[in-house]
Amino acid sequence: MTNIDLLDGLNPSQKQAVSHIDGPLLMLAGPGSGKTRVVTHRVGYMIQQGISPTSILALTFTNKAADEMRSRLHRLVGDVPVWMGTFHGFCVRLLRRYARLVGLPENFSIYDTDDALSVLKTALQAAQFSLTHVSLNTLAEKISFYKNRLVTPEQLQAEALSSDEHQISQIYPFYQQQLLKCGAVDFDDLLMHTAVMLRSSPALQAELDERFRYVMVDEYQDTNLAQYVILRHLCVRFPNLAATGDPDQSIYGWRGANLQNIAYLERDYPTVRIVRLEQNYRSTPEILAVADGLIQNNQYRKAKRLVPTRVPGTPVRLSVYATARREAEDIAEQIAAGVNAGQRHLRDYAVLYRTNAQSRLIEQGLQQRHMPYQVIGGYRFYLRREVKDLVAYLLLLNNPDDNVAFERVINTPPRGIGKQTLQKISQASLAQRLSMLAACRTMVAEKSLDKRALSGLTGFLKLFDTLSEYVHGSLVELIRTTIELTGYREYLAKQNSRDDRDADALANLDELLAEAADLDHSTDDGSPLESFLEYAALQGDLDKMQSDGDLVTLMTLHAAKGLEFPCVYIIALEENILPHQRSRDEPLGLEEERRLLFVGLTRAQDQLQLSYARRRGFRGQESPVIPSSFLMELPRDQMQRIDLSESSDEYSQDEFGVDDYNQAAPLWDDDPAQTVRATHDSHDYDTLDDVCQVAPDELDPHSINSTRSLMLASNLASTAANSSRYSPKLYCQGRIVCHPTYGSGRIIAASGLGPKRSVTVEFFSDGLRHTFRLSHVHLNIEEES
DNA sequence: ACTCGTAGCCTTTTT
DNA sequence: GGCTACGAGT
Repeated sequence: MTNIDLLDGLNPSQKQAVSHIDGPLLMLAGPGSGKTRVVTHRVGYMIQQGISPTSILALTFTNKAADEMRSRLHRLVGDVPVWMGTFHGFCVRLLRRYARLVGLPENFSIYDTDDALSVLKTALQAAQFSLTHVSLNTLAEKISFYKNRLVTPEQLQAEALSSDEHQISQIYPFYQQQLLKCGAVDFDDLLMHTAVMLRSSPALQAELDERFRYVMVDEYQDTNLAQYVILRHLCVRFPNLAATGDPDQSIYGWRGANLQNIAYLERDYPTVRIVRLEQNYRSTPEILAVADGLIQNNQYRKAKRLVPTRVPGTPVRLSVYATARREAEDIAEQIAAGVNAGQRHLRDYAVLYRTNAQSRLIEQGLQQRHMPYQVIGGYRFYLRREVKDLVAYLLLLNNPDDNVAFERVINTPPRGIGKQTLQKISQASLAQRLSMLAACRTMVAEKSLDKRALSGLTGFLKLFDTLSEYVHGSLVELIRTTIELTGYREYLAKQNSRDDRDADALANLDELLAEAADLDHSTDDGSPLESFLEYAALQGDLDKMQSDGDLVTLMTLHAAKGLEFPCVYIIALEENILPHQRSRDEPLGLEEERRLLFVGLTRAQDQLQLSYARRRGFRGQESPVIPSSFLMELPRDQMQRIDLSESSDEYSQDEFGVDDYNQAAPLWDDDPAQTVRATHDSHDYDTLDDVCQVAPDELDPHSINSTRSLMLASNLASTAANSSRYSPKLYCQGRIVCHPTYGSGRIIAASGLGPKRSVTVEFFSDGLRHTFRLSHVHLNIEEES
């Protein structure tokens, strides 16, 4: 690496940023400005200059960003021991070592949002707080808000001024106390405890300041006050703080992200060098013009340029559809056409939306055409019930004070311990100031319970003690033993025999074991159990995204930040969706929504389509929509508008008032002959199977495990679906099927995957519709004449 | 104590 | 439209 000139091939501002090593630095990096390149080159350059890699700390917002940075740096200069990770991960490591400074045990548990909610519930009881005027979620959000602002329970109690603050101050201390009792932290605590620790312990602050002489932060615009305080304390004697950010891409205000942090940086580090990266290497000028036109509408914004460097391409398109279903179908068809024409791969395409729920229709559209895809985000693996149950056993083994884990596992699988017994345990634990597990032990010793509960508890304690012996061994061994001794597999089978997520749940257990095996083998420092628990708590599905497979990518606009794709679709540009309804409550909400769309627009390299539907279903009810007000802010004269909604009824509203853009415009791809293929006849897509390398129908379900690491859970589902008698290919819209009692009919709707797949059939005999789960009813396919 | 049914919430976005 | 949490019934 010593001979590479890391300044080579950079533009002047990039060079400035890379070669600025000592002293504070703020990089205002627009989208597609080669920011990651600059950051990695900078680290490489620092190492070349003789700076020790272990004195460099690079913090990111997501695991995905950290991984990306790590692999780019690896390619550039090989393996170097630079600390790269998320804020939360960094805080966990610090807190594990210095936990006692903030009154935590070293083996503290990390609670996700669900766990935190159940802690809040117990806290409400302890505080005798009645939930008449606020919802649990609202309370949780408000507590989170204060934590992000570094307001401790004590401070809030002392300073509560408004009635709102007063209300929270009645519950927040109880919540925090409950967490401490469990030896647990929530996500916000990771930051808050660390910040408080650094602030109150000058010795530790000085030590870490010295240890991490060079600190870098990515996505600085998304940091909150707690994060700023952490950074500030790491950069006092050695103020070598390099922050990268783009105020126009700040989209986490709802999580306490504070754009003010940029101002704080300038205030606290007056000598800060500010470098602007404005050249855009990603997108065509057409795309940038639209993005720029939009973001200009933000009032609270520092003027910033988007300077195109690419040659002109195709215009940005705005498509209008009659319904959301048509929108999904047309997008799937367009992608199919692009792939069929040999111009594109499936991996070149991304469909972006505002809320996770909106992936469903797109998924259906792609499924009907047998096109593989990956959905990023949504339900996370570690949030699935069976996974959480097992992780709870591990949490309790690691931290016997963890009452949330205790309550989760004490009667899972059922062992005769019900509400009554649980209440007694809880009372005893409260009275004797013991953890619930410890309280159990005394109760069993005193035999102060009825026979059934007593035998159940005795069994549980014995189980726990047996499992405890495995804690320091291999993870796989521990998890496998837990599954065996609890009879969890049998429990699942019994649970699901009538429900039918059987296969899914069992597959998840295997997935869990596989992940454990990975961790067993990559034995880094510390106990494998704790690394696993940390991994389970802080790893999102986002990180599993694969960029090497050939798949269409579906994700939210938030998840798309930092990524780029040749072809991007942004759907549902409709009022109350984008901008989202709830953004109206916040005074700056609309501006953040606009930035969110800006992020989406600037993901596209070559082609970009925005769309809305005149009618869209919401909670089962389809109704007319109002086009997004953002559409009116775009430079329409430079865009191509295509109206594919055949009839405009009196409900439909046009985003431009008058329908004068309604000319029949050509589609994206230059060769019109190619686009003609995108018809509604689904038989055309059978040829796609070769192109897309869909798993064949007869795929052996057992082979799924071997390719496990390459596939997302969602993908597993669709592969499994193809492999079974629930194949979406067989049971799709339009098929004629025969039901044992109702006779013949046509499938008019289908949804779900695998054993969950259900179809709605309209029967020829009486015209009535019935919905079936394919796992319950066998429907014979009839050939159409 | 466990099972089944349904009412009500939900859906912003993530560590 | 789907999940979940709670309540009534066994």
